Amino acid sequence: MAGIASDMIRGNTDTILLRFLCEKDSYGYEINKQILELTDGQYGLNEATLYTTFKRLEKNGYITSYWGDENSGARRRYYTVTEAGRAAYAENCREWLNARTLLERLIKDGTD
Amino acid sequence: MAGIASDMIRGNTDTILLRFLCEKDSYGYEINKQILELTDGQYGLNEATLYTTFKRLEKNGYITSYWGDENSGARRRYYTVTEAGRAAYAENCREWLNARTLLERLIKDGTD
DNA sequence: TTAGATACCTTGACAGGTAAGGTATCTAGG
DNA sequence: CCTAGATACCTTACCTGTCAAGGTATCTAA
Repeated sequence: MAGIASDMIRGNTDTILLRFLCEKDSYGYEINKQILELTDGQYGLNEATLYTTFKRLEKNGYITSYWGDENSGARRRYYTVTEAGRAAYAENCREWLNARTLLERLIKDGTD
Repeated sequence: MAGIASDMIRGNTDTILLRFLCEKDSYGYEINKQILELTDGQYGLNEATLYTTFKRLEKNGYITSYWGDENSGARRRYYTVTEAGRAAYAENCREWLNARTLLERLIKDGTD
């Protein structure tokens, strides 16, 4: 089986992370758990992908980060979406809708 | 601007080419023109992508190829989809529908 | 004290896509 | 005749995002 839908979701990981951060500040592990819940365990980000994506988003000015002040448990790095990040999220959503339309035309539907 | 939807379509190029070949034998240039028509010029495969994809499909046993016998104009390499190719197309379509559902949940809709 | 969960991070490799180059044939215009 | 443009195919070197595999550290429960 290997990577269910992984190559099809590529190019949307930024958008997915931004989506959750648009709702509230969060950290990697939590977001990934939410992704797993929303997809009934069908999809989750590889940790390496998760953290490189955060890095990329931060480098692009779409998010900022700070260390949480947990007094118990493992330390957490929280992320906050910026205004540029919200704009990028909206733009990515538009692009996704467009890509979806195009793919629907191109792929047709070969399911029986 | 650069690549509109290019990274979102990655992982679907095989499926797109198979779709056209499921309808009839065809060759690279023609398929790419059909893609451009269907998308109102919004999307077309890079030539390098086009031909490496054909190679991959042939290596995987999803298509076979033969030289057309044009008596005028540039030579054309035609491709034929195999039974395995049709099965792969159907399976890819199912995966696409699934990925689309997951993405719809994950991305929500941040368009205004 | 040990196992498991939480939580983060880095490295090296890989696959698919792309830019930029190339070849060859035919047609239309000057 | 020559040139420009369309048709049609191909290769190379590079870039990017993903992933497997490793690592660190803390807390909780058995």
